[in-house]
Amino acid sequence: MNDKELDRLYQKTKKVLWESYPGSARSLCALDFKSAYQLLVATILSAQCTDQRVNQVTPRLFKRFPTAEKTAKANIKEIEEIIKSTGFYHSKANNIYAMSQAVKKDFNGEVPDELDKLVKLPGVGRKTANVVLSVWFDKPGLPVDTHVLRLSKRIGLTKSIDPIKVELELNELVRPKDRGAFSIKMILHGRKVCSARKPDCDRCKMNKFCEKNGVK
DNA sequence: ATCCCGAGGG
DNA sequence: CCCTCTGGAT
Repeated sequence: MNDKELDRLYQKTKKVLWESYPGSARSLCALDFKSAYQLLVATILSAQCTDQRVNQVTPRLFKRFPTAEKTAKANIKEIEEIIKSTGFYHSKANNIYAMSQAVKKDFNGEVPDELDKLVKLPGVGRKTANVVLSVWFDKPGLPVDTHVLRLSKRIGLTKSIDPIKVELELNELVRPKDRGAFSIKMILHGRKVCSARKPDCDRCKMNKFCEKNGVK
């Protein structure tokens, strides 16, 4: 497929996504948060976990540790206990603690709004950094998670497996201002229709042009 | 058994 | 590239 065909495929995909899931990246984000810091923590917690479960533990977590400064003085065991049900709780607790200390020390307690600074924080990878950039700061950022990866491959927007490569390839197709919204709309479609185990191709509005239609 | 808005390390 | 970390839902 050449660049022109690929762009046409993207435009069709985009049309379905924007019609099916109207709204901004911010309005479509299901995580509960009141600050960049809280969004950062909620996104760290969302690894291999549903947003619903994250929202179940964050009220207690943010009441006890609302800011980087407060968390930097936390007892890691207490964080672990609160977030346990989100899974990977030991490493997540360590990361949230270390990240908070770094934010306090290196950024004066304020979560940075640049990708290269965000990814240097402990426990913050490209996906998490792009979520914070696009959802909180309204800056170009295209989070590539398991859903974006799976759908991009199925639809035919990429052949790569490496999420960073996929992110860079998608950046060529998606205009900067649409990147965050594109990602969250793909995620919603991945959850509701194009699920990992049993994709509902019959009900999918992309089934006319999706490369993997009917393949699974 | 397989998947959920991953990151870090080997 | 691979592996590990973890609990909950289906």
